[in-house]
Order: sequence, then C-alpha cells, then structure tokens
Amino acid sequence: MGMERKRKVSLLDVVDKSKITKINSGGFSSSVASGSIIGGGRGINSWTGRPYSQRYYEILVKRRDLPVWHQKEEFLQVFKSNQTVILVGETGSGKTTQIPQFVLEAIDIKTTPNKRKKMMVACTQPRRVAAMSVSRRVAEEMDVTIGEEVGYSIRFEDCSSARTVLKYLTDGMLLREAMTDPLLERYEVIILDEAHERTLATDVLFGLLKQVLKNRPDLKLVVMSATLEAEKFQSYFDAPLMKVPGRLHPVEIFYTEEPESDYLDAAIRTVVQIHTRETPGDVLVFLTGEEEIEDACRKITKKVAKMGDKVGPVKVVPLYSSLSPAMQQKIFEPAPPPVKEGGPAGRKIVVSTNIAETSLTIDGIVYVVDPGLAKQKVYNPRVRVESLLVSPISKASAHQRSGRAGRTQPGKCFRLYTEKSFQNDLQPQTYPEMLRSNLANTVLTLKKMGINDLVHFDFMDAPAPETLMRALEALNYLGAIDDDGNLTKLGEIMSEFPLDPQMSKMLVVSPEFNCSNEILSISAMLSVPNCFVRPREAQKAADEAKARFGHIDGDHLTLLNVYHAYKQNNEDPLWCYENFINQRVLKAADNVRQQLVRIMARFNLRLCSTDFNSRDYYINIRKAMVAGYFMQVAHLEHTGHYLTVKDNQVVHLHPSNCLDHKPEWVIYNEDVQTNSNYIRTVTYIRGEWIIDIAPHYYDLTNFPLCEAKRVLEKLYKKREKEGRNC
DNA sequence: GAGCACTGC
Repeated sequence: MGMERKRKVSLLDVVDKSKITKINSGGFSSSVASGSIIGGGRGINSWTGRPYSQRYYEILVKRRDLPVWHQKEEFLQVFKSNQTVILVGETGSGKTTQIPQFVLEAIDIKTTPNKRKKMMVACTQPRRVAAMSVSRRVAEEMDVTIGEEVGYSIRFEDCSSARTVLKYLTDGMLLREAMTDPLLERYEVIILDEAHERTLATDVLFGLLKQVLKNRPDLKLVVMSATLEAEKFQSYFDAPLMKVPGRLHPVEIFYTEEPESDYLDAAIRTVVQIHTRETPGDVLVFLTGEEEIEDACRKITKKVAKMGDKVGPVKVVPLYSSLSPAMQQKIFEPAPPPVKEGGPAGRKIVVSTNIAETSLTIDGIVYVVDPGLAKQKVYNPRVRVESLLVSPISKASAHQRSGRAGRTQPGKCFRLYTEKSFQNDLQPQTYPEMLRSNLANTVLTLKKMGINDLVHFDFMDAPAPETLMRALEALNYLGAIDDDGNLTKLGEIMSEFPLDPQMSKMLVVSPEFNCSNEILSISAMLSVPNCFVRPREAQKAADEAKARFGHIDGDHLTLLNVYHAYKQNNEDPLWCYENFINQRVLKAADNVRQQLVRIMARFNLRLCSTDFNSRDYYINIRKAMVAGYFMQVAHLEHTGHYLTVKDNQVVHLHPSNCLDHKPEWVIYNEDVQTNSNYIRTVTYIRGEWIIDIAPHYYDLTNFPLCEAKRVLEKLYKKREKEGRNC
C-alpha cells in the first residue's frame, strides 16, 4: 500500500468493527501529515483507550477481504450457541489470525476466579515460530503492543502480561500449563489450531479438553483444521462443523504413467524438464534427507550447466532443518536474471525436506515435484525403538505439497507416482504421532494431571495397548509410578522436567552421585541437535577437531568436554568456528541447561560436582547415567557383536562414537535403525554398576537366557561373597 | 566406518 492513504471519512467514530464498510477509493495524497484526521475524530480502540491508528484501518481493509470474514456472522452465531465448534478452513482462509479476534468480540473478558487476572483466549500452534509470528501480526491488526493485550508463550519465552487477553502458544506449552492448572481456569475460550496435524500434544489436549468441558460449562472450545477429516473431529467432540473456503490458485496435477523405480533420478529429470519446457516460475522439489538433497542439488546444477545457454540459469538451493538460518534464507532470494538480455529466464529450484510442507512457506513457487516419500517416525513397542523410515506420504500430505505451487499464481504439481497408486496406496491421513511414538513421557504427563485410567482415556485414536503397557512398565522400573500405577513422589518431580523420563530420572538422582552439575550439562547437550559441524570441504579437519574433544570412556563424556571447553572459551563464536562446533546448538544447550537448573532449584535438588582431580569424577557421572538409562544397555558377546539387554537385538556401535575399544558393557542414548541397527552416543559402564544401581531391572529370575545373563549371574555371586566377607 | 523428517515441553 506504500504511502497511499485510504479515505476514512465513513470510518470515523465507528467503534463496532463489524459495521465498518470497506473503502476502495484512492484516498488522499501522502502530503497529509501522518496520523492526521480528516473530518473529525477516530474510533477508539476499546483495548487501549487510544484512537485507532492509520495502519489499523489500512490492515482492516485487507482483513475484510479474507474468506473467513464473509462467514463472520455465521461463525459468531454457531460459536454463541455451542460449547464446541469445529472449523475447517484451508490455507489462505485467514482463520488463524481472524477467528481469535472474532471470539474476543463475542465474549466479555471476565476476571479469573482469583479476581486478579483477566481470563484469556488461547490459540495453540504446533510450532514456535508460528505462535510468535501470528501473534505479532494479530497485535498489529488489533492496534496493540505485542506482549500487552495480545501475546505469545513458547518455551524459553513468555511474551504476555496481566493485560493479555489473547495468547498464542505452542500446543506443548498449553499441555504444560494443564499440569499445574488441570481445569485451565485462566481461559475462557481455547482454540486448537492446525488440529489436522495431530501432534502428540494436540491429541492429548483433545482428550483432556473433552473432560474439562464437562466440568467447566463456561469454557468454550474451537477446533480448527485444514482438512475434511474434520468430520472425525465432529463426531469425536459431538459439535457442529463449519467450513470456510481457502484461497489458493488452481494447481494442475500430473501423475506418471508407470511407477518410477528410482525416485531420485526421476525427480532430477523432472526438474530439468520443467526448466527446459515450462514457462518461468520457481520449482520446489520434495526429497527425504540431507545427504540426498545435497546430492540432488549438485546433479541438477551439473545437468543444467551442461545444457549451455539454450536454457536459462538456475539457482539450486537446498533446504532442511539443520541448515544454518543464513543458508535457509537463500530460499527467499529471487531467481537469477537471464544471462543476457532477452535470453531464457532464470529459475530458482528449492530442494527440500518436509520442512517446506508445513513449517516454511516460499512464495513464488509455481511448480512442485513430489516423489511421494518422506522420512517418518515409526515406533516398535516390542523392542521399544523409535526409528526413521522412508515411507509413502498420505493423500493429505500430497495435497498440502501440491498446494505449495498455487500461492501466488496458478501452478503445476508433478507427482512421481501413478494416479492409481495415489488412489489405492496412499493413506488418507498421516498417522497421528500418538500412534508412532514411545509414550513413556506422555503417560507420565497424563498421570501428573490425575488421569490414572489410561486404558479408558478418551483418545481420538487410542494407542496400541502394548505401547501403553510398555510406557507404564518403563515408568515403573524408573520408580515414577508404583506397582498400582500411581504416581510416586519421584515421578511427580520427574514430570516437571521437559525431558524423557530416563533423562529426568538421571537428573533427579544425580545429586546422590555428587555430579548434578555435569549431568545437567550432559542432559542439555543430549537435548539439542548434533553440535559437531562437518563441512564437505573440510571433513578431515572436522574429524580431527572432534577427536580433540574425545573422551575414551564415551560419547556422553565427549559432549561434556565440548560444553566445558565452550564455557572456558567464553562462548566465543570464533572458537566454535575454529573447532567445528555449531555455536547455535551450544547456545541452545546453554538455554536448556538454565531451564533445567531452575527446575532443580524449585525442588531443592542440590547442584554439586565431584572434585575434578578425584578418580571418581567420571565414575560418578557414569553411575548417575546408569541410574536413568539402565534399560538402554548393550553387552558385547563373544561373537564380537553387541546385544541389547533383555530385548536381545543385535546392534552396532555407531561409527561416530569415540571409544577406543569395544567395552563389555555400554549404555546408549538412542537406537538408530538405518542400513544397520546402530546405537548412538555410547558410554562404557561396568556390569557391577547395573546390578548395584538397578537390581530390580536386572532381576535374573525373569531374564532371557543369553551371555549377558551368565555374566551377571557371576557378578551377583561375587557380590554375595563380598557381602559374606564384610 | 555412517548419517540427521519435523515439531514440542
């Protein structure tokens, strides 16, 4: 809109926003002093008591163009006469920014039962960036300061105040709030946005809110979703459904005639074909992982270069989460200009993981290439392993991907599979995360919220009984719940940590091993992505740098070394660069550590360290690790392979490990199933420690027959003898 | 001797 001013005469003195009529005329010249008013006073913003700004009216005009505005009255009517409403609106309907504002208009903000704070409207988002950016936008639309009437709350950052009446927050954050405020009494209306994504937190909130609504007739719920699976929501919540059209340009879909045997090759060919045959417009290609993406980028660049100046220049940009923000910014750069004036147009080609499906939006994309695959988390409760598998996406995902071609103009989507395969092979929806995860942490959270009967908890999609059983069993071994399934004092403290139960356990008991400072650092390092940078052009130097941090007893201790070195070097970015350490990651770890320290303090858990020169310094740390991770132990068999204890799965040390030998017993942080079955982040421990620290788990009376069992039997006998000698 | 979809507390 630039400096152009809108005629505001008919807007003046209007407070009821719904009655404002749209003004389309060209308006006044920009020589009018900014903020000056023609023809009288302005409407007063009832939130701030100040007159609305120029900008408010400018945005209002655009807001009124959004599809949801055409159904505002309809929405308000349904909202007023029902406790729960389901709203389906596709991309571009404006639901995320407008519905919460409609809701604010429809209710009187009351004070909370304790009379000191106002009650609020909450709107959840699955991602932090969305919560932040949407709330900023809405604050602007409502002409208030962010953090005052409109705010957001995400991990590490609460940007809200006593004045806040509308708060955007991550679904995980609302779940955390429910732990201390089970009836969510500070809210008058809760809006669950992007419900179709079925994140773990949103799914738990579904079940929880269904109960809360029964106990709080004054609470209202709005569930917003982008897909028609909303009918499932409708019957689950027994609520009316309202549909709002989206606003996207048409996207033409193409399928292959025959199935493609090599999707990577097919994707590259398709991109090159688009570049040579189609009209100008940027391309977005979906692939599955970092290595594949880098590989594809090189191949595309090479192929196009070979074609010479018959075709326009291309800018090929990779996109995945572990890329630095600076590199991620490249996706927003414009396509290159023609090599010479009048020559063939340039094109930007973004090669991306799933991150471009939901988390990042790139305008200007006209062509989408979709091989129909993604790395997805799967969970096997039998061996308690979560792993990433390349698997077919759902129809809903394919739809979302194709929509990325129609944001700014009509587009085309090339699906590298047959139409028949789309119809017959793809699941309608992505499996909810709840059904693909280890639920130990979720079960602990539910227990903390007083939900004891998990089998009869009203999940929208109930997890497999075996998954729930495995979770309960693990929590019981950790001492978080007793044999009757009730939360213990220890479990209550554990539930307060934003960590997996094994890690919370390790942290809570670490003062007993006189090493909580070190366990805090290790936990923080394990909670962030890999901190080691390994650029293709300097792999050897990077490996050497990493080796300098190496600790012969294991990767956990190597991580501790890195953290200590980072602090000793005053968090210096140059030091990080020279040592191939990702500074962003270390900063994040420091942030996590501070949060964990605050929680430790809340429960009077002692911060302590063993004397660094004592021979027990590292031994104590490793023992504390055993206290949390005794269920993730592997034993070296005579064959030279490791077997996981009890589950008896053959596993290999991940080649990234820094041990200088193969110890008989190791503890590991995660199991990664790729080409082979690897255990990653591994530390050497002693067999004696596991029977001393976790005898209940290492009770040999119900232990599968294996080499480890025989070794442990001997260790128990040795302990017995020692006992007699004492 | 290999890899890290993406979120979230």
